[in-house]
Amino acid sequence: MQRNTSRKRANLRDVAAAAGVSVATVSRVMNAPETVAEATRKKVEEAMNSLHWVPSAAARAINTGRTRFVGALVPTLDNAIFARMLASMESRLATHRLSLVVATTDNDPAREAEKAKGLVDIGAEGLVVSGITHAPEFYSLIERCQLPAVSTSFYDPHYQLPTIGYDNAAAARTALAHLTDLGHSRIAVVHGPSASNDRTQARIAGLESHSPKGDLSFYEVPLSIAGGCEAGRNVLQAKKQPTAILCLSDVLASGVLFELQRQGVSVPQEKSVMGLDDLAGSAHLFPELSTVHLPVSRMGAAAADAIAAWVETQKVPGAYLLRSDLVIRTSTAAAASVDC
Amino acid sequence: MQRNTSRKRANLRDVAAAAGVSVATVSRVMNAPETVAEATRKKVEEAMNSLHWVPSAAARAINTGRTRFVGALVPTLDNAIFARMLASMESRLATHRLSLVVATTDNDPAREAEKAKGLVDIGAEGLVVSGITHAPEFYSLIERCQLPAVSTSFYDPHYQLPTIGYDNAAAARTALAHLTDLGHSRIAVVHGPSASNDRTQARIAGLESHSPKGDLSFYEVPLSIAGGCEAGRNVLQAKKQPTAILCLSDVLASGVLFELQRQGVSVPQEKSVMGLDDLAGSAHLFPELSTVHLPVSRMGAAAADAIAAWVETQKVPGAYLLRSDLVIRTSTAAAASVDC
DNA sequence: ATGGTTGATGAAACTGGTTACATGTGTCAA
DNA sequence: TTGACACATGTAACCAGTTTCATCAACCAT
Repeated sequence: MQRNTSRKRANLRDVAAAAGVSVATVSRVMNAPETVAEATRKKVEEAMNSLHWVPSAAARAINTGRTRFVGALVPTLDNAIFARMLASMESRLATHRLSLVVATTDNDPAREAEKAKGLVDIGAEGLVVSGITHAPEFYSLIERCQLPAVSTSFYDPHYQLPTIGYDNAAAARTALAHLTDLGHSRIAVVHGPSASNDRTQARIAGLESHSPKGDLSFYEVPLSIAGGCEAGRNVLQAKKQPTAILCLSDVLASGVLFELQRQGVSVPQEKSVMGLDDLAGSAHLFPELSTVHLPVSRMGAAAADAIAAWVETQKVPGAYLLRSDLVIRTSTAAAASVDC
Repeated sequence: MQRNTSRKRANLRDVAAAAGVSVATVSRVMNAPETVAEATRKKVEEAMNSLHWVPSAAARAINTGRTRFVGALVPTLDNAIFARMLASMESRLATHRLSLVVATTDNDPAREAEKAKGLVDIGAEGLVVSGITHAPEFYSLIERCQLPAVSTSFYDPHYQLPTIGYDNAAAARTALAHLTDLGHSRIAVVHGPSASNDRTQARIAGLESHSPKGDLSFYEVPLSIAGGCEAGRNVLQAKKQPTAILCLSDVLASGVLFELQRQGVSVPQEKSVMGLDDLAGSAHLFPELSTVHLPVSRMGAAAADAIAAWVETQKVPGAYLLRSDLVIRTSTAAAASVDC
C-alpha cells in the first residue's frame, strides 16, 4: 500500500513535493502559466495529474475574497414567469463567470430572510430578490454584511435597493385601458393573494387609482390555474355579469379561459378575457390570450448585469425601468352589443 | 476618523481583541455556545455586533471541508417539468441544510461538462444531472474529483451513476397502450429533438420495440408549444390521416391541441391526443389532456435525498425507480367509427 | 491537606491556497 | 570586468476561520 492511495485528497504541497518545486510555482502554473518555464510547467502538470489534484474552491475564495456565485430569491419556481427570469439570469451571469444559487420563499418574508441568511452563510456575493416587501431581518442582514442586493419585478427609483423591473401599476392600467377602449365598463378583476405580494398590490392599486366610471369587482383566488378556474366560476355566479374579465396574471387567465370554455361561455363574443404577464403558453391558449407583456427575460439579464457589476466594481447600480407592452390577441373584443 | 470605520471587514481576531478574549473563545461562541460562560458569551456577542462581524464562509469551508451546496444541471428552465423538479429538489435540500446551484445545459453535453467544471470550481459538493448522455470530460471530472453525482429523469440500475428516475420506454408504451386499447391503430408520434436527448430516444425506442400491428409515423419538431403547433400542421397534411396523436411531451401536446382547435379539428371526436409528462397546466387544456404522469416532484425530492446522503455519509446511494401512471382525461376517446 | 475531576479559557498548529519579497542565474551593454 | 536588468524560482507571511492540547481555577471526596 502506497501513501498515495490514502483517501486523503492531495493538496498544493503534495503536488509541489511530487514535482520537486515550491508551492509558489505550482500556484503560478495555475494562475500565470506564462511566467513558468516550459519544462517546469510540464513537470508540475504531470504531478497534478498523477495525484488527481483538484484545487480547493474554499482555499482560493479565502484569498481572493471571491466565491463567484450570487443568490436569487424567488417566490416559487412553479410559475413560469420566475423560471423564465431565472433562466435568463443564469445564462447572463455565466457570461460574468458567476453562478446562480436559487432559493424559493413562497412569498413569505420570514422564509425569505431565513433563506437569505443561508445564502450568505455559504458565501453568496450578492442577492437578487423579488419585490420590495421584505422582513426587517432581511434588511439588517444586507446592511450588516454590506451585501450587494437588487430587487426585481418592481420599479421604484426611491426604494432603498436598486430596483430592476417594470411599473406594475402602469401595466395593470394598460390592460384595463385596452378593455375600456373596447367599450367594456363592467369588469371583473381576478388576482392572486395580495397580502405580502407587493406586485399584486401595486397592480390593484394601479387599477383603483385610475378607475374609470365603470365599476370594477375584485376576485381574490390562489395564484394557480385551479385558482383561475375557481375565479371563473365565481364570476359567472355574480348577479351583475361583467363583460370582461381582467386577470392580473396569465396563470389565472388560463384557468378562467378553461372554466369559461367548460361552461360554454364563448370568448371573446360573450366575455373578453385579458391577462397580464405574457407567458410562453399564452399565445397558444384558446382563444389566444390578450395580455400585457412583461419583459422578464430582459429583466433577468438586466438584474444579472446589475448584480455582477456591483460585486465586481463595488459600484451600486441605478434603478432600471423596463417597458411593458400591450399584446392584443383574440381573447378580447368590443363589448357585446347586449350592453348597448 | 476611527479605525473601525475603515472599509475593511472585521475578522475573528478583531472580535477577539474587542471582547478581550482569545480567537478560540469567539469560535466557540459560534459553534458550541454552551461551553462558554454566560458572561463571556455576552461580551463576545456584543463585540460581534458592534464590529458588524459576519463569519467568512470560505474560511469555514476550508476547515470543515464542507461548502453546503450542490449543483444541478438541467437542459432548460423554460420547460415546467424541470422547473418543478428543481422546486422540489430545492426545498428538500433545504431540509438537509444544503443549497442548490442551478446551471442550464441546453441539452449540449459539451456545455454541460463546462458548467459542471464551473460548479466544481466554486465548490459544489455534489452534482445532479439529467439523463445518461454526457461528455467524456464530464465523466473524467467526476472521477477525478471523486464527486458525488446522481442522474435523474432516467432509470437504469446498471448505469455508472446512481439513477433516480422513471422508465421512459415504459411510460411511452403506457401511453401507446392506452391509445391502442381505445382501438387506434394509425398513430402519429410527435417528439422533440432526439439527438443528445436520451429521454426522448428511450421513449421512441420503447415505442418501436413494442410497436403493435398498427403503423406509427414519427414527427420531430422543436420542443416547444410552437413546435407542437408545427407538428399539428404537419400531421394534418399527411396522406394517411392518423386517428390519434401521441406526443412524447405535454408541451408538444399543448401545441398540437392548439393547432387542431385552430383548424377546427375536434378532439377527441376526430382525433385523440395524448401527452406524456403531466404538467400542472395539462389538466386545464381544452380538452383536458390525457397523459402519463411523471412524478417529477417526488423525483426531485428523491434526488435531493440521495445526493444529500452521499455528501453527508460518503455512501453511494442505489438507483431508484419511480412509477409513472396513466392519467386518462378527455382528449382521448375510442377510435372514430369512420375507421370501422 | 491532597488528589481527582470538571469547566472555562488560551496558545498555537492547522486547513489549502495566494502573493510580496528575496534569491540566484544568465544576458547584455558600458 | 562589472553593473543593470530580466527571468525563473523559492521562502515565508497571510487569509479567517477550527481544533487540539495545555493551563488554571474551582470544587469535591478522601
